[in-house]
Amino acid sequence: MYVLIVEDDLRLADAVAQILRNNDYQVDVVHDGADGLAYAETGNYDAVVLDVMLPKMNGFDVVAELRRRKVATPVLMLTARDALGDKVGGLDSGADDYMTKPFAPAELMARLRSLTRRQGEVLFETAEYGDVKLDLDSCDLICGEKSIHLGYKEFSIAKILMANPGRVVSKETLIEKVWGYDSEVEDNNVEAYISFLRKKFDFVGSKVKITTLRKVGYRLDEGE
Amino acid sequence: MYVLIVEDDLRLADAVAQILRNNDYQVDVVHDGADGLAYAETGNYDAVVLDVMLPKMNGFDVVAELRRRKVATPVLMLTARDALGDKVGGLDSGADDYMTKPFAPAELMARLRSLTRRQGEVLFETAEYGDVKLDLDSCDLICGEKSIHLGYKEFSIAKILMANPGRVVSKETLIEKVWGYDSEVEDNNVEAYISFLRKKFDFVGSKVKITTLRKVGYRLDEGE
DNA sequence: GGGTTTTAAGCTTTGTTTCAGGTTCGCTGG
DNA sequence: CCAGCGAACCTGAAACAAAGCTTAAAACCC
Repeated sequence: MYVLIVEDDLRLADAVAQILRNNDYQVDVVHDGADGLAYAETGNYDAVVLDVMLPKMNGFDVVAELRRRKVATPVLMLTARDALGDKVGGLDSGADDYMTKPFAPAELMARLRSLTRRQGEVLFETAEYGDVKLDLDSCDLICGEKSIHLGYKEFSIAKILMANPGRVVSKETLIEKVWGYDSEVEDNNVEAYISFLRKKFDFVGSKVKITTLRKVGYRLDEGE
Repeated sequence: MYVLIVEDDLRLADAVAQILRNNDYQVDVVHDGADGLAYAETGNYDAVVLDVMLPKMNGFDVVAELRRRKVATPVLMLTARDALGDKVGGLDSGADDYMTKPFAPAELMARLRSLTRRQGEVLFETAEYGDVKLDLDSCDLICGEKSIHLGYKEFSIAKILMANPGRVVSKETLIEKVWGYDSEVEDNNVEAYISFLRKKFDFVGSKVKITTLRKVGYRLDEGE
């Protein structure tokens, strides 16, 4: 697997490269938009990690130009946390996914994996993490041959966890997103659902675990 | 930190105010756009949380007018769930970030933090000192390959020490910041935690030491 | 009536506090 | 200068408190 990193912040570029190398990717790094375009254009990469703010040519323009030249390599866009407009712009200009800085290594890997696998698949039909899939139409949890139906609440929680791969999601977040911000639901309710979910993850034989971080929240982890 | 909340839904306004107060912000609340503009215009706030739908003057107009009058206070816009147009409108009119209702307290805090934080501060959500890192999401203490989970109190203390690299932090400061200014906690409690922490620093094989300054406090030191 | 959601209760695990005995440090008076 | 003393500090064990887990049963909702 070959990945191109286009990032002018040397420290970050290095960090990202390191993460990828640790996961058996081959990595090339360049530091400005013009170089990024030139390298990516070769089509030799399985994915490109592309910062938005770059010297010489910004990320949007790089993707746009790539697409204009019929290079279909998947692009993962990096953007500053609070640059909301970037999301729209990024996806419009032809990026395949986007991620806000800061991010967890696990998230980077999850997204890259999904990018390099997804090629041509329909976006958003299923959510994936590790060895499990979530069928967003039928609300089924799938792992290999086995699958099991999830109730609506179970499903919502699973979806939120999977939308935050490798990140901690607080009980509060779950309550507010699943029940609404003015609901009277108790924490114990969430705990009950987490318990249900763990049982079902287990049932389908998944290695994915929901780990608890006391006083903080829950996080999905691939069991090695 | 001073924050102005402009929100006509009294219940929500209250909820938001409460969240912020719990996080050591000073909060003022007003309930319509005209007041919002008048208060924000003073420039006395570090951030403004601004609803879109407001009596007398809507949120967009408030921001636009603020910016026209050269008030640069960061504005976090609140908007109903899928009013997509709001997003564009909000950012166009000069808001710095926007968030859909409902939202989690944690999300509100994260966004506010990112708005009020100076540019160029830590990219990853970690604190670092010497050879150790502190994952601020998962409360893990990391050194090289090894990592260990910290309890909430341990974590808070570690964070404070690392926020004051090479400086002495008194027990009183620690008690006040970790347990609250009116707590009845004894010094020995802090000592116990310092002991726990030293053990964990040791466990991950860090060279960083917590040195004691008798009658004064504690300080982090990189072991040569 | 069957599946889903909520509630409640007892239980397990983990984090927190307290306590007691031991150690170190710095001061003081001989 | 140094022995001895007390205050400050360290740390392990135990008691305690809180957070989370699980399960069963009740309530809910087509």
